[in-house]
Amino acid sequence: MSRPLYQQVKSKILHKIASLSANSSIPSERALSLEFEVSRMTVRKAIDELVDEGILYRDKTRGTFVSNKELVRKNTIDDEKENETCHLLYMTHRTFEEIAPILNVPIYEDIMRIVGSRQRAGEIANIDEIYMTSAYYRREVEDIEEVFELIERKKDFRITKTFIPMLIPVQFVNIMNIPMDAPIIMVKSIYRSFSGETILMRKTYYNPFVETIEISN
Amino acid sequence: MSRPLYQQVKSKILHKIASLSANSSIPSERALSLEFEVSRMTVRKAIDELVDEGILYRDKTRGTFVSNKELVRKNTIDDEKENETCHLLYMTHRTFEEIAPILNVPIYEDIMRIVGSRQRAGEIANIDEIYMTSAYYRREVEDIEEVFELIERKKDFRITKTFIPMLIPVQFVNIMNIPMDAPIIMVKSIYRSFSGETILMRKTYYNPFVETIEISN
DNA sequence: TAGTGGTCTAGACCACTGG
DNA sequence: CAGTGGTCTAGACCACTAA
Repeated sequence: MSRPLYQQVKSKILHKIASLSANSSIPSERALSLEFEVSRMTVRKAIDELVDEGILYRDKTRGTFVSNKELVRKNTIDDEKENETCHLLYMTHRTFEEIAPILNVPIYEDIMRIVGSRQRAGEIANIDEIYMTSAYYRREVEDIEEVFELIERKKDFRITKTFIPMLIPVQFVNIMNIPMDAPIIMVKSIYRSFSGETILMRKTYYNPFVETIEISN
Repeated sequence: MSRPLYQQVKSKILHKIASLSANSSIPSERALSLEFEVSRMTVRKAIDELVDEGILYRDKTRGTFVSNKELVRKNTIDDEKENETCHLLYMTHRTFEEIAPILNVPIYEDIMRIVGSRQRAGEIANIDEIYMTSAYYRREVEDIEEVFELIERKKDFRITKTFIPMLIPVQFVNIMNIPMDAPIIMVKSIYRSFSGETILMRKTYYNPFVETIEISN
């Protein structure tokens, strides 16, 4: 099968509402199912996803409406950013006693540490510190580029994020170019497969002067 | 109609898997639809939600499995907490020039400010600062209790959260009982109706020694 | 080859709302 | 009363995988 029908319907609806203003109503599910010549359940599945993304909202008895664009669901931690370039700062591998228990390996096991930065408009938006076992790296990864792709494949993992307030670590003061005692947020992410195997640990240090963490439902 | 069938099926599945260990497979959708005497689509809708909640996961060709309980989707900002008590610290109403534009009202409009704390095991987990127009308060709210209920009705609003790192505000140092220069996270939430009307603004100051913000997908 | 989840159809009845 | 979204059914075919 090619692209699922409901995905095509989703695109058609998106195209249809592109010029509509906020809170205007869209045709009913039955009308759309006639127009697109698909069953009502297929239209529903398409609309379900658009509602989930915050692009549409429903009213049980009145119909379906276009959301205000400002209200479209946001998630600046997970969304890919445009105008953003990744840079590898350095990488090394050795034992890390503090990290090993998190990755569920013995403390004498070799662990890879990869540090990179993300820049936007010439400024450092955040610094990423990635830890994974050298064994996993050798087995699953071809090169560094693939690690950066790996951490963006959000749907393939169960990712737990912990938000930790701290003062900027001294070793990052110069790189980020922000004051020494600036409070920042560090997000610690643990990537696990759905069956529970820990894949990697990641610490992201956000530059509050460049990037704001924003989430909506 | 009483409780939707798929919700009942969801409960039955939850009951069924309660004693299963992580990664054990559950019966196929077809088998469950026979067992519960409902259509396969109804079973699917139930499983869809359980997958969405992180309780189950699917493998396209192998079946559906029980997640490791540690991997169940978490969201400590949105989830109601047990063992938590709310306390009103103080409330007042007057004009707030900085807040008025956020609530989309003229700067001379009367705004309500409600400050409360949440305690867990005798310690202050966070402090909540809530701003809403006095007009809205008089029109929609009976008493303070209802405000605290309002901010927990997450599904009724489009809520945008911004995570801001800061040093703990001096006026909260004593209340929270944490050091003066402690870095903390303040979460600024804006509640809007789905049609775009701004309902309220809320600032939550998290005590990092009591409560950790944790989110998973 | 048998069984899985993913998609899709063409109907149906419900509760609720607005004119 | 007509129209809406919400739920539900009993089928169907697909791609893929494990035996």
